[in-house]
Amino acid sequence: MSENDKLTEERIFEAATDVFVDKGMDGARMQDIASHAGINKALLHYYFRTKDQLFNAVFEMIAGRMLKKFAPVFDENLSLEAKIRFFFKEHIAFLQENPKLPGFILNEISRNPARIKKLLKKVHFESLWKNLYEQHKTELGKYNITEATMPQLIISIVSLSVFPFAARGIIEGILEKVGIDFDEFIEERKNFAAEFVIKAITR
Amino acid sequence: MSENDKLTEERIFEAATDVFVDKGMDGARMQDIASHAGINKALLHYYFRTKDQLFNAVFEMIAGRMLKKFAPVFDENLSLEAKIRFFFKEHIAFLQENPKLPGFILNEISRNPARIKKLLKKVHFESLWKNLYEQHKTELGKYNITEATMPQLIISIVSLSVFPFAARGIIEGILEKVGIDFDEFIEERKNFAAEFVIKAITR
DNA sequence: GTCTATAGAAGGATAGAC
DNA sequence: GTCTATCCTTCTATAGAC
Repeated sequence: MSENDKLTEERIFEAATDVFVDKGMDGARMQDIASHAGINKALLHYYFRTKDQLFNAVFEMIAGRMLKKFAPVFDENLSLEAKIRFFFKEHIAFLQENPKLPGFILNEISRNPARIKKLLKKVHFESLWKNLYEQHKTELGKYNITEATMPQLIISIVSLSVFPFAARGIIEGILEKVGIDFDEFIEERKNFAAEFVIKAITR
Repeated sequence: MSENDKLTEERIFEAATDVFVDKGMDGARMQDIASHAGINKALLHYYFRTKDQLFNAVFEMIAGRMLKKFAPVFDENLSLEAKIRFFFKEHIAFLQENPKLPGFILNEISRNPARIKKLLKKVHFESLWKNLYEQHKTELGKYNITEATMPQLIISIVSLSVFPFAARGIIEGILEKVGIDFDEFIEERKNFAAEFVIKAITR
């Protein structure tokens, strides 16, 4: 199926996704989106009425996709260590495919925190980490991880995976001075982060 | 010294800092900055010519302040463990005072990676972590941290400190559902993150 | 140095023909 | 459904009086 065969609405949506992710809500221009989609501004408004509605459609799709990437990993029937390795491998691989998503989502949410609330209703993080805790209670208990520190642990894990992408501009600049390629660094990170966390919580 | 006694240029600069950090370069409005400073738009242009120049002045000041917060900690004459504890205590305390800086800097750099290069020239990260490695070679060597993995380690440490602030909107939303206050969470984090890293690299 | 007024450009959104 | 033309608002930036 060629670009031209796609439904116009779909083409607009994809163009809008590209431009919004690249420039952010404030920096994006309707003309730019129209050009990317190969149509004119009027047609954007015909399909999505306002810039705000178009942005919301794009944002909900992206944030939903991002959030859904977290949960399933923890449902696998694996040991705690294997889950951690699996998470970093899978999640970083996803971010390698979508390196701009973290910065985009983080920024848009900080500019408008209300956006996240609707989305969070659908994802149940409490039960996610409550389940994780219950399943590995004995292992975790041995190493002083309690249910109360689960949020700290989960957010630490996510930090290690997401932050390098959100801070890519800075990290790339620093690594460049030492002759390390960002992509290499990320590839290494899948293992480094997993072993780092495993050592931190199981020894 | 009252607000009115301050030099106009300084008042403009402070107002611009507030507005830019809050809204970002694209979202900030010259009129908004003028109002915050208690003057009119024309005077902004008189002092800083263009929005771009005003933004650059603000950005360099902020990013410089942020970067400088990293290095000195590692110069202290302390054991490796003590340095790590000291870093998280000091750095998170700084971010508690300036919670919006991470999101602002991360976003503006990703929109314009060239901005960082000028700044990075002044800070020598390689020598920073090379020194750190040399000083604690024996301790680190015992636990499989080599000079080659120092970047992974340093960036992991920074992630654990900075990410919760950059992702505040999301984290606050999640913690809210479990009845945890963000400020409490951050206060706890000074210790949690330090012990987490220490366990990861010394056992 | 500081102000008011306004130029000039760009952006979002709509009207109306096809 | 798609286009051209255009309206209206907002924004950066400048001119010019004081």
